[in-house]
Amino acid sequence: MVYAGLMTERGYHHGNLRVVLLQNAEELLRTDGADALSLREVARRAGVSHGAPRAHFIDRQSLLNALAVRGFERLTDAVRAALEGDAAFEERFRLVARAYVRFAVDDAALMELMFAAKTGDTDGNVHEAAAQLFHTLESAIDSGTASSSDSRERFKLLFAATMQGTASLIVAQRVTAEQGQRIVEDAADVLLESRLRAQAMPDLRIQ
Amino acid sequence: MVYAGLMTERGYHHGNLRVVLLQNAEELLRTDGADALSLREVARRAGVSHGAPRAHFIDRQSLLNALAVRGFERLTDAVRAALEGDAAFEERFRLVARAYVRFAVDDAALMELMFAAKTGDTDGNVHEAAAQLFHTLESAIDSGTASSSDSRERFKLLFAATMQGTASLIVAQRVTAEQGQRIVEDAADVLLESRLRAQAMPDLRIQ
DNA sequence: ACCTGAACACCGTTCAAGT
DNA sequence: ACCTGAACACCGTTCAAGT
Repeated sequence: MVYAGLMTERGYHHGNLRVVLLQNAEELLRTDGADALSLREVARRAGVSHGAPRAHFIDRQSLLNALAVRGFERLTDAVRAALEGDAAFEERFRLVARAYVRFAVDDAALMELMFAAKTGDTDGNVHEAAAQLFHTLESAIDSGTASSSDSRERFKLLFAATMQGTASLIVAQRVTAEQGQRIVEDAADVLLESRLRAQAMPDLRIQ
Repeated sequence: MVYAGLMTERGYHHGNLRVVLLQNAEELLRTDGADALSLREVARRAGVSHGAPRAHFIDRQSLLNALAVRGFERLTDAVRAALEGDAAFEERFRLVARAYVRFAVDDAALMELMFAAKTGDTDGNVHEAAAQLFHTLESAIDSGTASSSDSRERFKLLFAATMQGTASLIVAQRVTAEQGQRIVEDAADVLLESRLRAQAMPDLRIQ
């Protein structure tokens, strides 16, 4: 049913196998976690032999990297969606923060994969997808007029770190979901009222 | 029958194997990463058969959990060390923040293991070791006089999240070490100057 | 009590062979 | 160009047997 449109009568995927593999891998990641995500199981679910994925992913890490890229793209989209509309800066800022943390909660295993240490070195695509996310976060801050690009960069990084940490604590189940929600709001408060924020966006009056 | 012969002649560990396995595992984790950490390799390095670890760790996850517990204990010690001495609150706060992030940088793979999503449910020991860390962080904040325990709890969680996020970005190599250092300082500034901090510790004058 | 070593199922990876 | 299936090395886990 999943592959209905992708298959021909012979059951071959004709170039769509890559997409099918990724979908199955994402599903497997969500339901059973990263440890259960084996190339052979993904191939099995796609109805192909265990050697078939090799034409699309040279090894397991390559598949994981592709998943991370998709994750960053989806998170970037979620942040972008939060930025749409004509809400004031402060409100948009909070919407972005909530979207970020919500993504981490809904897709904990994927989020963990995206920020796993090893993906960094190997694959340039992962790095670029992550850069895209950071760039979008930056545009969430670029609503005021020009200012020191240094303090703006620092504010952006601190914002990312704070959201990332909140997400991490929730994902690692070190805090409850309710506590997580409150951390997001407190974090937004603290960041918005900070001197660093005022320095980065001097034209914006908060509160 | 006596087992004296086993203990003396042939290099048996007679009760120390558990410790030796943990040391080898920690070393392996640091040098080659979590993926390379197999029970069989750890056993090999300890000079025992691949079945030997079973007497001390029921499965691989159990060994990983034990590593996480040791990691939390070491991080707790590092935080405690930063709290010693008679520095003023603000300075101690910064020392703790730096110690936290330094630990994450020096032992990235271990840090990742400690905050991995899966360890949460399974092992109560990991949860308790993490709670000990949080408790120590709390005592870093308990220097002022009494106040709303609610705002103090919130400040503590936000502090933990911020440090955790900074560490996460560095470990995931999404920022450079220099950027990481600056995020820590900015984070400390922002937290210390925040109204939430003032609410949690009303008797403290910062700046 | 602690450890050995065979056994089993599962994996990642490689590669010649098929279509 | 894309996929199959055998082959190989490595693993986690189990367990009867040894000391």
